Amino acid sequence: MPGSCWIPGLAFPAWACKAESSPGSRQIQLWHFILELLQKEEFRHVIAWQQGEYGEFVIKDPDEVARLWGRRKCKPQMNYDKLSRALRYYYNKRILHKTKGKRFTYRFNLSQLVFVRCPAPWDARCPPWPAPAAAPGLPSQLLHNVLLSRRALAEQPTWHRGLRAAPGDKKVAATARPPTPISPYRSPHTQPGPAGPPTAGRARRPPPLLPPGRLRGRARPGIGSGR
DNA sequence: AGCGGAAACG
DNA sequence: CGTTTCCGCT
Repeated sequence: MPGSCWIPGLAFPAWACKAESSPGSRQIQLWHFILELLQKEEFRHVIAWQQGEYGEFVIKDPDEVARLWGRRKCKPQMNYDKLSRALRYYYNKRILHKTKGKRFTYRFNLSQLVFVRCPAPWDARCPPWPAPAAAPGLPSQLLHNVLLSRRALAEQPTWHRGLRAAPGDKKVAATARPPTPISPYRSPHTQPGPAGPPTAGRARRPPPLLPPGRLRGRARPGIGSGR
């Protein structure tokens, strides 16, 4: 897939598809691994995409997934309890979400993965942006690309770091996460949505990297003055 | 089942 | 840093 690697309806510029694996030595990350399993059919009985939702998957055999993960990481003592803790750490990082009510069901935050920094060559030929309807059943290729875009994700240290608490600061930011407006177009029925303006957040969303047609309805009012 | 603090680890 | 380990709470 050299050259272009995007799917009709989804914008996946080639630049987001470069960083193959890790630069040599970096260890595998859990979400990376999960995506990997999700991609292979031989693990269909163990973990699989959940039809209907975008990026939603079910761990059909938690013990097995844990075992697999433990094997990869050389942690024979791994189990679902521990693995799920690691998964939970992804909530704040906005990589993953729990699908409430559905057992062993999580959801990748595709919007963040997709909406990575958008350099320059955005021209008119690039239609708006991937509407959720444009992702029918989540083709595995899509996820593959998403996987490769991890580098682009990592290229946002600025705002990401802004979420963290200062060294001396007692872990306030780590816990009290701001409203967290995740995807601009989440399924209405899936997310309760923060009704009121809860605790004032001082989080900054990734800068306006969206192409001409802006999707974001509203920018956050000047909340936190920032660090 | 699921959550999240806390400490430890490489 | 990204977990791993452990655990009390719901």
